[in-house]
Amino acid sequence: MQPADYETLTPDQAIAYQNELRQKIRIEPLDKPIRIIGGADISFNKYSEIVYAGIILLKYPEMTVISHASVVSRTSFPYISGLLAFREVPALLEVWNKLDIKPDLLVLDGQGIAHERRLGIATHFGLVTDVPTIGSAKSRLRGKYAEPANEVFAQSPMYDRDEVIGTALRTKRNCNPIFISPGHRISMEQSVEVIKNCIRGYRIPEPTRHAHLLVNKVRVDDSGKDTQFSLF
DNA sequence: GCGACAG
DNA sequence: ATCTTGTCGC
Repeated sequence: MQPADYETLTPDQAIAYQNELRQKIRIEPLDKPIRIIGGADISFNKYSEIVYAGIILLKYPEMTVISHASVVSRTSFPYISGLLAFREVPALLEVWNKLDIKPDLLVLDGQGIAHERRLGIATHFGLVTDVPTIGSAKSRLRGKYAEPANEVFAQSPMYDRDEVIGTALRTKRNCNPIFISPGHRISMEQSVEVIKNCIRGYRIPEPTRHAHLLVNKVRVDDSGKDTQFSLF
């Protein structure tokens, strides 16, 4: 199955594919140090099949932006909770292939293994590219957890039955926690450690925060390209 | 049956 | 996610 063919899948087939991919997930320590970390995100206009995907590259742990890439693509796969990867991975893969340099690790906006079948978008993308990934979500999809104390970096494990699938991490005082989970080829502990090193005063870690700003700018610029002519 | 439900 | 201004709180 190729990402380019995802749009031909029915929800049931997508779920069957996730159960297949599930066997290949590797939650283990990183095999090399991180020099460059990437952040990926997608943006789109409501009701449109056009999607703007982007990836930002930053030096780690300095968090200084090195470069970025973006692409305008399209998808017909709808947003279905639990099947987000089938809608966003194809476009993200296009940007990934445009990258002149590949990061040592990629942070995605969404879950890693904190998913009903352990196949959040970060895990899915990591498996497809064979690159270490971390899922950093703004809200919970799966797992029970105790509210972390109102202190920066207070954390609390997320449980699915008796299994720890993620960590609720408070990255800023008086702000809701974010939900971290390893995607592929990294451990739970390292995932949290890396994200903590990516916090610079905002609730969202730098990789994903910059990626979000990037794709939004690309979308707004592209959406207004028709109007610019009438201005002359 | 009812509530939950990444982006 | 996106649509959108002001506004309450630290």
